[in-house]
Amino acid sequence: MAGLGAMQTEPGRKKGSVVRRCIQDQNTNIQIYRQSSGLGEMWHANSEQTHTLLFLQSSSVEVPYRSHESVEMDEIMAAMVLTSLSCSPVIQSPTQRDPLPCGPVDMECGGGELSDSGSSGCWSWEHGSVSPVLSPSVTEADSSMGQLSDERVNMELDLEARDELETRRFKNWSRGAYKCLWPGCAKVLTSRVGMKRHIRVLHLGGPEHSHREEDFYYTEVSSQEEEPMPISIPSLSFINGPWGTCSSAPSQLTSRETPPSSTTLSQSAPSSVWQIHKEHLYQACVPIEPTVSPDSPSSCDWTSSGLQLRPQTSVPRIRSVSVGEQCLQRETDPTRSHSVCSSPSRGHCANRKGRGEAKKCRKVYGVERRNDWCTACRWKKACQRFPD
DNA sequence: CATGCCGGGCA
DNA sequence: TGCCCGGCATG
Repeated sequence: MAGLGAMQTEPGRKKGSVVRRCIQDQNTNIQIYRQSSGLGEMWHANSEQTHTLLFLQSSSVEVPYRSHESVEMDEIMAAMVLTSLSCSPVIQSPTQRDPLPCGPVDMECGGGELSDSGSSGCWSWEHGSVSPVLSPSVTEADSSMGQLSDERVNMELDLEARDELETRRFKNWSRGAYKCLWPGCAKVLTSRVGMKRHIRVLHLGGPEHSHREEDFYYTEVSSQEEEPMPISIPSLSFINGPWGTCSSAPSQLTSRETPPSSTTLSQSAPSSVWQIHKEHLYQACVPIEPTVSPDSPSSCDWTSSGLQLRPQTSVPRIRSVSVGEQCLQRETDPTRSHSVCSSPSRGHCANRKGRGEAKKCRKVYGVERRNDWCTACRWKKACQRFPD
């Protein structure tokens, strides 16, 4: 699914509502839709000129829920079709998104609240804690992790491997080369301008989209040994993609309290990043970039944002980053997004952790020896020395 | 009530 | 950005 742009709304869970899923390849103008409001669906293929439309349309019978399996199946099938139809999958451009990506009720997600104040964002990350609030789609994906997840993983690995091959192919590139990080592209150009143009024209859908966004999609290939690996390739999984995170239908199957799989989080997190989470992590982390558009209330926990980092672009930004940026990037990585997008300003509500068993500085040293406390404790922040 | 720590204010 | 603290949640 690398580079497979997809935007989707929740499967038909709402009575009588028409839910649409759209997986679109911008380059080849291929769109796969599934439209359903209930029972079974059909693939609907429609092609006109350069456009190929695949529709999944269902009869309009009211069925409250559809099994996760069927939903996943559709997505997988769609992905396969797309993959086979297009050798250079591209993520759709912002302007081509489905006009009704999220239901009005998504307000609840409070996208604007993505921004975390100061270092608090990082704090909440400590100890692998995860935000309790799940974005609907993520929840769905998690809950259906069963059998299909394996297939999905395989697909991802497959594409990852392919991407790696591509990457390796250019490893011998000399200094000053710029490699396109667009999923499935891996084009290498020697001029930055050329690369930008390449990205703008080929991937972003034309010059009109050139708001410096190109920077996100290429990296400089400086030397052989330190070729930056495209981070978060798995994030391109259209299933966990940002398009599905915060902007899903309101009526959820799963409760928002469902804890995200922490294992996923810890396993996928780059070790280097986690190493930062030592005593002064809160000083190392960069707060989430609050670029959430005010009119996209969905929130969640972007879920991290990223999720919703840029509602306009459903593409996880990949870009060569500095160490400092890794933190940010991690948060913007959709695959982990569900752990980030807590809505901080929503009172203390949900993401307040229960008190852990571990003794904290306060207990260990006592108030008298406050100077011995870790910095965090002194600041009344989550203890770094004795994490839960 | 003690503790943990979020969120916000201040310099 | 570092630091501090009010105030809330939890046990």
